[in-house]
Amino acid sequence: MSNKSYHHGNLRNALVEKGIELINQKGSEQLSLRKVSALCGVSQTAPYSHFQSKEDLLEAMQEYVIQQFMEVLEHAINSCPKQNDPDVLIQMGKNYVLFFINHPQYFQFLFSHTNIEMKLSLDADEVKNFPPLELLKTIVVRIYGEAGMPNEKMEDTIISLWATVHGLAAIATMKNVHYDKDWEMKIENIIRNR
Amino acid sequence: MSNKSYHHGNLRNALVEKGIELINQKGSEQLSLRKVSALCGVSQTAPYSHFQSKEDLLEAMQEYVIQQFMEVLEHAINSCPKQNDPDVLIQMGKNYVLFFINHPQYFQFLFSHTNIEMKLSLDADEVKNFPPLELLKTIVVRIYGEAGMPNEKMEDTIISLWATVHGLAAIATMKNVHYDKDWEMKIENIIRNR
DNA sequence: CATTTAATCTTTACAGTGTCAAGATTGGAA
DNA sequence: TTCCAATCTTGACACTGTAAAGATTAAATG
Repeated sequence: MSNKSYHHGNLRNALVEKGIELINQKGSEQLSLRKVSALCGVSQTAPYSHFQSKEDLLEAMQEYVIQQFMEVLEHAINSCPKQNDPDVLIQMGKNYVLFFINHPQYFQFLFSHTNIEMKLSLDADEVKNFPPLELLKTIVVRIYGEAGMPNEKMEDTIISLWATVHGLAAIATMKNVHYDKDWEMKIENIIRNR
Repeated sequence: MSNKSYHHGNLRNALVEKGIELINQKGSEQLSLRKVSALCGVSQTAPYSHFQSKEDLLEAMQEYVIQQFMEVLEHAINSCPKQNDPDVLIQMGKNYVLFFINHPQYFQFLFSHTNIEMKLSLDADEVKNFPPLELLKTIVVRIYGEAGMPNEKMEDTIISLWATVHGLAAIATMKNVHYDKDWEMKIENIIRNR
């Protein structure tokens, strides 16, 4: 609690937040345990009381970022007047891409060290999954499942949409990408005409 | 030339090739200058006679991989009976994804450290570009340009196709992705119905 | 052929990294 | 009040990229 005590009091959260700050500023390659420790005013090995490795801290940071990501996606969904309209998917996809355009460092960070289990098929939830993908599956089933679309076709829809927006995010966050038109409308058109 | 001489004789190429071997086996995060040097039977700092930094070696390795990549793409194109048929794009896209499925470590390696300049718009070639994207642009112009499609629509086609196949490659090369169906046909369907 | 030169490689060294082992501090339970 | 378990520090180790200085040798020069 106090500023100069031996015990930090909230180190676990501080490490996660300062780590994310560092990534936003310098990129994920510049992140080191010792830098994050220094930012928290704590010794090099202090993180090992809360995380058993650097990888472990990175996973906690990823969960934090994914939570922000999920809020953006859910906000896009909830802003749609009709919840079972295909336009929900468009808005969701648009915000998928915009999230990474607004936080360019997050894309590399999330999808390079990630060990998150991914199960593309709709059945079999025994695997701990990537929450945004889970959400996408839910929405697709909500929109097309009740309309009688067969599972296999829904799976294709999921992968197709996911691949498009994920690819757009990858391209948009590449270093030195020059694209001078207004992205937002362009993205929407591409997703819509997918 | 000789095996035990002070001078290696072909160190530059050896570093590139052993480095790529290392990436294929252990992944790009496990690559270090010292390991590559050891694999070439040479001291830690020997690479600095041929590359001015680790990043510089990585760029040379990337060029090497991109060359292999280009051969796969060009082979797909040349295998098509009609060169101005839209099916050329489908085959090219399919091989784009399959290349990274066959070399899972290459995706992270190529697109995480890369500093390659990317210019999405069709005009203005003043920027040194990403060769596969250049090729895609050429093919799209060949197929649709002569048919009178406006530039802006061609650009949308390029980004849309690129995003789809790039996203598919990203997803397919994620760790722990479980997808038990036959990818090859699925990929083709998704690209075709894009 | 002899000699110089420039390219190539080695040795040594240093700061930065993740992480282990041992010990210091301290808040809260007994 | 005492004790303990959680938390943090100090010190050390192997590994990393790379700078500086010197050794070796292929190739150019005379």
